[in-house]
Amino acid sequence: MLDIKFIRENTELVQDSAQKKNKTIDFDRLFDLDDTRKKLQQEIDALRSQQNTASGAIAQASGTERQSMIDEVSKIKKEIQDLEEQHKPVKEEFEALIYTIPNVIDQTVPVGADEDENKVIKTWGNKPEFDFTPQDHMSIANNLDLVDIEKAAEVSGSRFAYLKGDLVMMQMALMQMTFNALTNRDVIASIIKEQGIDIPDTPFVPIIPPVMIRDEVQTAIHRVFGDQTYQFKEDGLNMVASAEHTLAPYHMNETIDADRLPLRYVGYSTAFRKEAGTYGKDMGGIFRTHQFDKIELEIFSNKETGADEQKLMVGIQEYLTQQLGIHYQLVHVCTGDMGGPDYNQFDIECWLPGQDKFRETHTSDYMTDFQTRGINSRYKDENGTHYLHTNDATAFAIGRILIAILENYQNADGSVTVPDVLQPYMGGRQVIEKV
RNA sequence: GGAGGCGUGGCAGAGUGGUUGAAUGCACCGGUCUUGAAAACCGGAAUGUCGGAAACGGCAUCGGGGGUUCAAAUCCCUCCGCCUCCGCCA
Repeated sequence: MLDIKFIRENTELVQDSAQKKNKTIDFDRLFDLDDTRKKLQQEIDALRSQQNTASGAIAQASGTERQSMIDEVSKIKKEIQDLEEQHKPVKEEFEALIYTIPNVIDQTVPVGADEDENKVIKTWGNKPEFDFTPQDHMSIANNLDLVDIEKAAEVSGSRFAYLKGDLVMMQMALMQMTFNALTNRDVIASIIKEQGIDIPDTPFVPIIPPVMIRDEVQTAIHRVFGDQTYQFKEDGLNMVASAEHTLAPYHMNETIDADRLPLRYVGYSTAFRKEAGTYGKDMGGIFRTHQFDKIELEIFSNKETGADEQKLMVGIQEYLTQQLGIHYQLVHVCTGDMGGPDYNQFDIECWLPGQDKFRETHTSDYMTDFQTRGINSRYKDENGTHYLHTNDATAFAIGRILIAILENYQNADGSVTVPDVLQPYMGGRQVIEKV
């Protein structure tokens, strides 16, 4: 959430950002609630002050005088209770409303209504040339017996899959390759250099986070997607839709010394999404499933380096995708397509020959201190205490990158060449062939 | 799943209903002493929030939430976490 003081001092900016993100906010109502909330709180505090003073005096008194003093304080107590009853709903409405206000945006963000207005800012590599008609990932996978959708549908329903055989080995290889790279200081240092930025070369700490998250925490980090989330209502728990959901609150209620920053994590977890409202969209194969595995990056930094940390994130995404040799475009996400908590967002879209299109495989979100205000994650430097800035980014959404590999590395005979960089992690295997 | 114990400031650790926002020690910051350092001695220092230009003041905070009471770190309920034992289990 944004700071109410910031909203008051920069109302136009906040309003403008919200509008560009296609959100309408009732600022008058917000300020009204804030005024009322504060006024009631001040009255309550004043009465409490009286009550505390009076109670202190009672300790010294005795006899009938004592009893009359107690009666007096009881009256104050009743007044406080009345005010608190008025205060509670005001506070609740205020908090609900302030949580709906999206983050402000970086000046460079392209303004646009929806994803069609995202801006391609870079293209890497070339479309692979085929002397045959390239197949989509499901045809390839079926032929090589790498995915079983039918059985998954029988067992679990639509939008689930069994991954099998060498595709499983390839997932593990991707994980190995990614974790090895991101825990290597030299790799981080070279990406930082490549990006032309000046931040520490701190390697990423591998993490396997929980895949369930409590209601309150999910709300606090702005990751409530309503009917997109699998919920266990009676337990107050939710399945995460990304490792980011449980990585972002990893430092909740902590104040970290600035010299420990940045804190960089690479997490691996399964993600769960209901995909409500996407009926008929991307139905074939494993492009859009209820359950998929993902390697996710999360960085906690100070305010000054937050934007550069995002450059590092994007640099890592490019590095990893380039390692696989897959043609991609880097996209600056426009206001209408970016997330509410985002200050700046970039996507990477990989070329999928089977679909003859670029499709989103990575995203990188810079949230400034929007998330950490709710979970109270702070850092302390010589100027005082501030909320941490967070960046999260996809290292690999495994399902989608497997698709990209299958489609880009397919051969005329239906086999798939294993990208060089993965071969050492697959026992030196060079080709996935029909058995 | 059953039985019991515990959760206090950066750390350790007092405190079981009334000047306790919290003793004491360590660590930390400033000063005295010293050529310098150490030691010793003196002093300072929690966080959030509201009001205030500031000085300062109010309120809240002893795992979280709720309750009893004029008054709660202290009593009660509940949730969370940690520890010990039993059971079950990958």
